[in-house]
Amino acid sequence: MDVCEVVGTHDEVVERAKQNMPDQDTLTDLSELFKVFGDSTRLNILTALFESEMCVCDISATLEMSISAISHQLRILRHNKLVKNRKEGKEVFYSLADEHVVKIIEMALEHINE
Amino acid sequence: MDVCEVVGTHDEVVERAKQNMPDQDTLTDLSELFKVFGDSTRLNILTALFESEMCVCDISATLEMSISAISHQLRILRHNKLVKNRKEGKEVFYSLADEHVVKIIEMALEHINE
DNA sequence: ATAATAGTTGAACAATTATTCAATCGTTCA
DNA sequence: TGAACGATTGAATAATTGTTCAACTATTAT
Repeated sequence: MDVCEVVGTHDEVVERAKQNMPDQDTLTDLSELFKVFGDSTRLNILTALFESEMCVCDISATLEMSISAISHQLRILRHNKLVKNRKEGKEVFYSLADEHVVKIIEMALEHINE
Repeated sequence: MDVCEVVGTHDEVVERAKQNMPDQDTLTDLSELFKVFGDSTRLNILTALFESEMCVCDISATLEMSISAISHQLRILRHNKLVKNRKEGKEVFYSLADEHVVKIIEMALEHINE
Protein backbone atom coordinates (compact mmCIF):
# COMPACT_ATOMS: atom_id res chain seq x y z
CA MET A 1 0.00 0.00 0.00
CA ASP A 2 2.73 2.40 0.98
CA VAL A 3 5.39 3.44 -1.45
CA CYS A 4 8.03 2.20 0.93
CA GLU A 5 7.25 -0.82 3.05
CA VAL A 6 9.62 0.22 5.81
CA VAL A 7 7.37 3.16 6.63
CA GLY A 8 4.23 2.30 8.59
CA THR A 9 1.25 4.20 9.94
CA HIS A 10 1.72 7.65 11.42
CA ASP A 11 1.62 6.25 14.94
CA GLU A 12 4.15 3.58 14.08
CA VAL A 13 6.52 6.04 12.48
CA VAL A 14 6.28 8.38 15.46
CA GLU A 15 6.74 5.54 17.96
CA ARG A 16 9.74 4.13 16.16
CA ALA A 17 11.40 7.52 15.87
CA LYS A 18 10.87 8.22 19.57
CA GLN A 19 12.38 4.90 20.60
CA ASN A 20 15.47 5.11 18.43
CA MET A 21 16.43 8.70 19.00
CA PRO A 22 19.18 9.62 21.47
CA ASP A 23 17.79 10.88 24.78
CA GLN A 24 17.13 14.58 25.27
CA ASP A 25 20.11 15.15 27.56
CA THR A 26 22.45 13.82 24.90
CA LEU A 27 20.85 15.93 22.19
CA THR A 28 21.07 19.00 24.40
CA ASP A 29 24.76 18.39 25.02
CA LEU A 30 25.25 17.76 21.33
CA SER A 31 23.57 20.99 20.30
CA GLU A 32 25.63 22.89 22.88
CA LEU A 33 28.78 21.46 21.32
CA PHE A 34 27.73 22.44 17.82
CA LYS A 35 26.77 25.87 19.08
CA VAL A 36 30.39 26.35 20.13
CA PHE A 37 31.58 25.50 16.62
CA GLY A 38 28.88 27.71 15.17
CA ASP A 39 30.66 30.99 15.59
CA SER A 40 33.08 32.44 13.10
CA THR A 41 35.50 33.78 15.70
CA ARG A 42 35.74 30.48 17.55
CA LEU A 43 36.23 28.55 14.32
CA ASN A 44 38.99 30.96 13.38
CA ILE A 45 40.67 30.33 16.70
CA LEU A 46 40.39 26.56 16.36
CA THR A 47 41.75 26.46 12.81
CA ALA A 48 44.57 28.82 13.79
CA LEU A 49 45.53 26.24 16.41
CA PHE A 50 45.71 23.49 13.75
CA GLU A 51 49.30 24.55 13.07
CA SER A 52 50.68 24.94 16.56
CA GLU A 53 49.91 26.17 20.03
CA MET A 54 49.58 29.93 20.29
CA CYS A 55 49.47 32.53 23.04
CA VAL A 56 46.46 34.81 23.35
CA CYS A 57 48.15 37.85 21.86
CA ASP A 58 49.28 35.88 18.80
CA ILE A 59 45.75 34.61 18.24
CA SER A 60 44.60 38.19 18.65
CA ALA A 61 47.13 39.35 16.04
CA THR A 62 46.25 36.54 13.65
CA LEU A 63 42.52 37.24 13.71
CA GLU A 64 43.02 41.00 14.03
CA MET A 65 40.64 41.17 16.97
CA SER A 66 40.98 42.56 20.48
CA ILE A 67 42.63 40.46 23.15
CA SER A 68 39.50 40.77 25.22
CA ALA A 69 37.23 39.39 22.53
CA ILE A 70 39.60 36.48 21.97
CA SER A 71 39.86 35.76 25.66
CA HIS A 72 36.09 35.65 26.04
CA GLN A 73 35.84 33.09 23.26
CA LEU A 74 38.78 31.06 24.56
CA ARG A 75 36.93 30.78 27.83
CA ILE A 76 33.99 29.19 26.04
CA LEU A 77 36.27 26.84 24.12
CA ARG A 78 38.03 25.89 27.34
CA HIS A 79 34.79 25.22 29.21
CA ASN A 80 33.70 22.94 26.38
CA LYS A 81 37.04 21.12 26.45
CA LEU A 82 37.93 21.98 22.86
CA VAL A 83 41.18 23.69 23.83
CA LYS A 84 43.62 23.35 26.70
CA ASN A 85 46.06 25.92 28.01
CA ARG A 86 49.50 26.13 29.49
CA LYS A 87 50.95 29.10 31.33
CA GLU A 88 54.50 30.24 30.68
CA GLY A 89 55.48 33.44 32.41
CA LYS A 90 53.08 36.15 31.45
CA GLU A 91 51.83 34.29 28.42
CA VAL A 92 49.15 31.65 28.19
CA PHE A 93 49.48 29.17 25.36
CA TYR A 94 46.42 27.51 23.97
CA SER A 95 46.24 24.33 21.89
CA LEU A 96 43.59 21.93 20.64
CA ALA A 97 42.38 19.58 23.34
CA ASP A 98 41.35 16.73 21.17
CA GLU A 99 41.73 14.90 17.88
CA HIS A 100 37.97 15.03 17.51
CA VAL A 101 38.07 18.77 17.05
CA VAL A 102 40.04 18.45 13.84
CA LYS A 103 37.93 15.55 12.60
CA ILE A 104 34.63 17.29 13.20
CA ILE A 105 35.76 20.39 11.36
CA GLU A 106 37.22 18.41 8.47
CA MET A 107 34.06 16.37 8.16
CA ALA A 108 32.02 19.55 7.91
CA LEU A 109 34.47 20.98 5.38
CA GLU A 110 33.81 17.95 3.20
CA HIS A 111 30.12 18.69 3.34
CA ILE A 112 30.74 22.28 2.24
CA ASN A 113 32.98 21.30 -0.68
CA GLU A 114 30.63 18.90 -2.37
CA MET B 1 65.71 28.74 23.03
CA ASP B 2 62.06 27.84 22.71
CA VAL B 3 60.58 24.89 24.50
CA CYS B 4 59.33 23.51 21.20
CA GLU B 5 61.42 24.10 18.11
CA VAL B 6 58.42 24.01 15.81
CA VAL B 7 57.18 27.24 17.34
CA GLY B 8 59.06 30.38 16.24
CA THR B 9 58.85 34.07 17.04
CA HIS B 10 55.50 35.73 17.53
CA ASP B 11 55.58 37.13 14.03
CA GLU B 12 56.45 33.76 12.55
CA VAL B 13 53.71 32.00 14.44
CA VAL B 14 51.15 34.58 13.36
CA GLU B 15 52.33 34.50 9.75
CA ARG B 16 52.27 30.73 9.55
CA ALA B 17 48.80 30.53 11.08
CA LYS B 18 47.46 33.13 8.65
CA GLN B 19 48.87 31.31 5.65
CA ASN B 20 47.62 27.86 6.57
CA MET B 21 44.12 28.72 7.74
CA PRO B 22 41.14 28.23 5.43
CA ASP B 23 39.98 31.50 3.87
CA GLN B 24 37.34 33.61 5.61
CA ASP B 25 34.55 32.70 3.20
CA THR B 26 35.05 29.04 3.93
CA LEU B 27 35.13 29.62 7.66
CA THR B 28 31.99 31.71 7.47
CA ASP B 29 30.19 28.96 5.56
CA LEU B 30 31.50 26.43 8.03
CA SER B 31 30.26 28.35 11.05
CA GLU B 32 26.88 28.80 9.37
CA LEU B 33 26.67 25.04 8.93
CA PHE B 34 27.56 24.37 12.56
CA LYS B 35 25.06 27.01 13.63
CA VAL B 36 22.36 24.93 11.97
CA PHE B 37 23.38 21.87 13.98
CA GLY B 38 23.62 24.00 17.10
CA ASP B 39 19.96 24.00 17.93
CA SER B 40 18.21 21.36 19.96
CA THR B 41 15.06 21.35 17.85
CA ARG B 42 16.92 20.95 14.59
CA LEU B 43 19.09 18.17 16.01
CA ASN B 44 15.94 16.44 17.20
CA ILE B 45 14.49 16.66 13.72
CA LEU B 46 17.66 15.32 12.11
CA THR B 47 18.02 12.38 14.47
CA ALA B 48 14.32 11.58 14.07
CA LEU B 49 14.99 11.27 10.35
CA PHE B 50 17.79 8.76 10.98
CA GLU B 51 15.14 6.02 11.00
CA SER B 52 13.05 6.93 8.00
CA GLU B 53 11.53 9.80 6.11
CA MET B 54 8.71 11.53 7.98
CA CYS B 55 5.98 14.00 7.17
CA VAL B 56 5.82 17.31 9.01
CA CYS B 57 2.97 16.35 11.30
CA ASP B 58 4.75 13.15 12.36
CA ILE B 59 7.87 15.10 13.21
CA SER B 60 5.66 17.51 15.10
CA ALA B 61 4.09 14.62 17.02
CA THR B 62 7.46 13.01 17.72
CA LEU B 63 9.00 16.17 19.15
CA GLU B 64 5.72 17.32 20.72
CA MET B 65 6.08 20.75 19.18
CA SER B 66 3.80 22.85 17.01
CA ILE B 67 3.70 22.23 13.27
CA SER B 68 4.63 25.84 12.72
CA ALA B 69 7.75 25.65 14.83
CA ILE B 70 8.82 22.48 13.04
CA SER B 71 8.13 23.97 9.63
CA HIS B 72 10.25 27.01 10.39
CA GLN B 73 13.16 24.81 11.35
CA LEU B 74 12.69 22.50 8.38
CA ARG B 75 12.99 25.55 6.17
CA ILE B 76 16.40 26.29 7.66
CA LEU B 77 17.49 22.67 7.29
CA ARG B 78 16.29 22.68 3.69
CA HIS B 79 18.09 25.89 2.81
CA ASN B 80 21.29 24.42 4.19
CA LYS B 81 20.79 21.23 2.21
CA LEU B 82 20.67 18.98 5.25
CA VAL B 83 17.23 17.61 4.39
CA LYS B 84 15.29 17.14 1.18
CA ASN B 85 11.55 16.85 0.75
CA ARG B 86 9.01 15.05 -1.35
CA LYS B 87 5.36 15.99 -1.69
CA GLU B 88 2.69 13.30 -1.65
CA GLY B 89 -0.88 14.60 -1.69
CA LYS B 90 -1.35 16.92 1.23
CA GLU B 91 1.70 15.64 3.05
CA VAL B 92 5.32 16.65 2.67
CA PHE B 93 7.87 14.01 3.54
CA TYR B 94 11.31 15.03 4.71
CA SER B 95 14.46 12.93 4.76
CA LEU B 96 18.17 13.44 5.29
CA ALA B 97 19.89 14.92 2.26
CA ASP B 98 23.30 13.55 2.83
CA GLU B 99 25.46 10.86 4.39
CA HIS B 100 27.59 13.62 5.88
CA VAL B 101 24.77 14.66 8.16
CA VAL B 102 24.87 11.35 9.98
CA LYS B 103 28.66 11.28 10.08
CA ILE B 104 29.02 14.77 11.49
CA ILE B 105 26.52 14.03 14.24
CA GLU B 106 28.08 10.69 15.08
CA MET B 107 31.54 12.23 15.20
CA ALA B 108 30.31 14.82 17.67
CA LEU B 109 28.58 12.12 19.71
CA GLU B 110 31.94 10.39 20.05
CA HIS B 111 33.40 13.58 21.44
CA ILE B 112 30.60 13.83 24.00
CA ASN B 113 31.00 10.23 25.17
CA GLU B 114 34.69 10.28 25.93
C1' DA C 1 -18.47 24.84 -3.99
C1' DT C 2 -17.42 24.08 0.96
C1' DA C 3 -15.09 22.15 4.61
C1' DA C 4 -11.21 19.98 6.46
C1' DT C 5 -6.47 18.79 6.63
C1' DA C 6 -1.31 19.53 5.91
C1' DG C 7 1.93 22.75 5.56
C1' DT C 8 4.13 27.45 4.80
C1' DT C 9 5.00 32.13 5.95
C1' DG C 10 5.51 36.93 8.11
C1' DA C 11 5.37 39.74 12.13
C1' DA C 12 6.19 40.17 16.97
C1' DC C 13 8.07 38.99 21.31
C1' DA C 14 11.43 37.01 24.33
C1' DA C 15 15.77 35.14 25.02
C1' DT C 16 20.46 34.37 23.88
C1' DT C 17 24.92 36.09 22.69
C1' DA C 18 29.27 38.45 20.60
C1' DT C 19 31.93 42.47 21.10
C1' DT C 20 33.42 46.64 23.45
C1' DC C 21 34.98 49.12 27.37
C1' DA C 22 36.88 49.57 31.80
C1' DA C 23 38.67 47.55 35.74
C1' DT C 24 41.45 43.98 37.61
C1' DC C 25 44.88 40.11 38.32
C1' DG C 26 49.46 37.97 37.87
C1' DT C 27 54.13 38.04 36.29
C1' DT C 28 58.43 40.21 34.96
C1' DC C 29 61.79 43.76 34.92
C1' DA C 30 63.79 48.20 36.28
C1' DT D 1 58.04 49.21 45.13
C1' DG D 2 56.31 50.54 40.84
C1' DA D 3 55.69 50.33 35.93
C1' DA D 4 54.73 47.51 31.96
C1' DC D 5 52.81 43.67 29.74
C1' DG D 6 49.71 39.62 28.95
C1' DA D 7 45.50 38.01 30.04
C1' DT D 8 40.91 37.58 32.45
C1' DT D 9 36.48 39.29 33.82
C1' DG D 10 31.86 41.80 34.46
C1' DA D 11 28.62 44.99 32.77
C1' DA D 12 26.41 47.05 28.89
C1' DT D 13 25.01 47.37 24.25
C1' DA D 14 23.58 45.65 19.84
C1' DA D 15 22.38 42.00 16.98
C1' DT D 16 20.71 37.47 16.14
C1' DT D 17 17.31 34.01 16.65
C1' DG D 18 13.55 30.45 18.23
C1' DT D 19 8.71 30.12 19.13
C1' DT D 20 4.01 31.72 18.96
C1' DC D 21 0.12 33.50 16.66
C1' DA D 22 -2.58 34.50 12.77
C1' DA D 23 -3.21 34.52 8.02
C1' DC D 24 -2.66 32.08 3.94
C1' DT D 25 -1.87 28.24 0.14
C1' DA D 26 -2.72 23.73 -1.63
C1' DT D 27 -4.82 19.35 -1.74
C1' DT D 28 -8.53 16.06 -0.70
C1' DA D 29 -13.22 14.71 0.44
C1' DT D 30 -18.15 15.59 1.07
